[in-house]
Amino acid sequence: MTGATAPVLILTGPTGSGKSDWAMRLGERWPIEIISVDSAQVYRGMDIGTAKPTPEARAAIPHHLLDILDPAQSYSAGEFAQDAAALIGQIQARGHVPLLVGGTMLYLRALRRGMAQLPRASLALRESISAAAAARGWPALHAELAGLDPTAARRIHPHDAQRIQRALEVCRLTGRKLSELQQDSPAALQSTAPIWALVPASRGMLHERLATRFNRMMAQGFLEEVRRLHRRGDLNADHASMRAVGYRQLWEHCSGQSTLAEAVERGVAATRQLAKRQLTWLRGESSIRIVDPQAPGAFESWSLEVGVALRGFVPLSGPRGRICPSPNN
RNA sequence: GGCCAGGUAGCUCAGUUGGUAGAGCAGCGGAUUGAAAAUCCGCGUGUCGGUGGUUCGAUUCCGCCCCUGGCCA
Repeated sequence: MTGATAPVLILTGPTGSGKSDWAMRLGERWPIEIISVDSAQVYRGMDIGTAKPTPEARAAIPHHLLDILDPAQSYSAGEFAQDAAALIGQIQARGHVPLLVGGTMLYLRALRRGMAQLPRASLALRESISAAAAARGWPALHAELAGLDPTAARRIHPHDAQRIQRALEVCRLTGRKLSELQQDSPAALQSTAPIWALVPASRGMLHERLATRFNRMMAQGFLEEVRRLHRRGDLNADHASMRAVGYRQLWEHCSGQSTLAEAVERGVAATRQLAKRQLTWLRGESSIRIVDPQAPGAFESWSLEVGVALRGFVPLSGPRGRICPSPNN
């Protein structure tokens, strides 16, 4: 079995549930490489507020898809699925274990269930659609979409600007219906990769941890990090990067729209709301193993499950040249 | 101590010419196919400070008490 291709492991969960810690601890036992599944950690210069793994962690274990974009750029679920699939192959070819870690659920779905072959976003087209919406209102554009693609229009609420815009964009770029194109969504990840989700048993305790963590970020210089981005002058509140939780609220404060105390309070609330949406997403996913990270011995039993999943995989060598233990030891 | 203004949802407040009340935010539930830490949908969760009185009926009117803020002593 020596040299057998390692299975892909996935660890997800709401923000602040401890995914990164667990991944690092697993890295002490297996030759893993981490693929970040995080739509905010892709941006350079956004370290504190995204709780990006530290340089020390990144020196100890290879991390991928961090710092790949400038905050003025934007990423997408489709690009993620492609990038992650390519990285998985490379990591396996090195004899290492790809571990996907992160809470951007759409990215995970794109990888596991596939994405349709759709055109990329067109800035020019989006601007013209936005201009039309400003003049006539989104419900009018929704009505227009209903003429082009009734199925998509039925699924999209007349107030959901973002989805109406995308659907119109795809219809105009391809001349075909978005709902038809979406029928064909080949999965990028063929294997039925085991997927674990860290879900704290107590929502209240998660909320407490999120507040504590936000305050710690503030103490670590989160505001200064946002000020630096604000001072660049080429970023604005509409950039995807500046809509990220915490960044959006501190950006508003930097623009004089709120006091610091208000910004922090709103930032903490936005973090709670993010965690809630992530939990909603997880509830709807099938074949996910839910793990309470607070339960006694939780990490150890997860580690055992990982051992089972890696049964038959014998690493050529550890990430730093050492031989990793087999799961039976 | 006196005068004034307040005490209504977790928070900030609106309101009821007397028929047990509603907004925003927070919270909860849901959707989710190239912006997803985004975007959108649904849900009001309440001894109306306490206590007596008037009344068929008081959160609303009256008395007393408690609390908060301001002004005067």
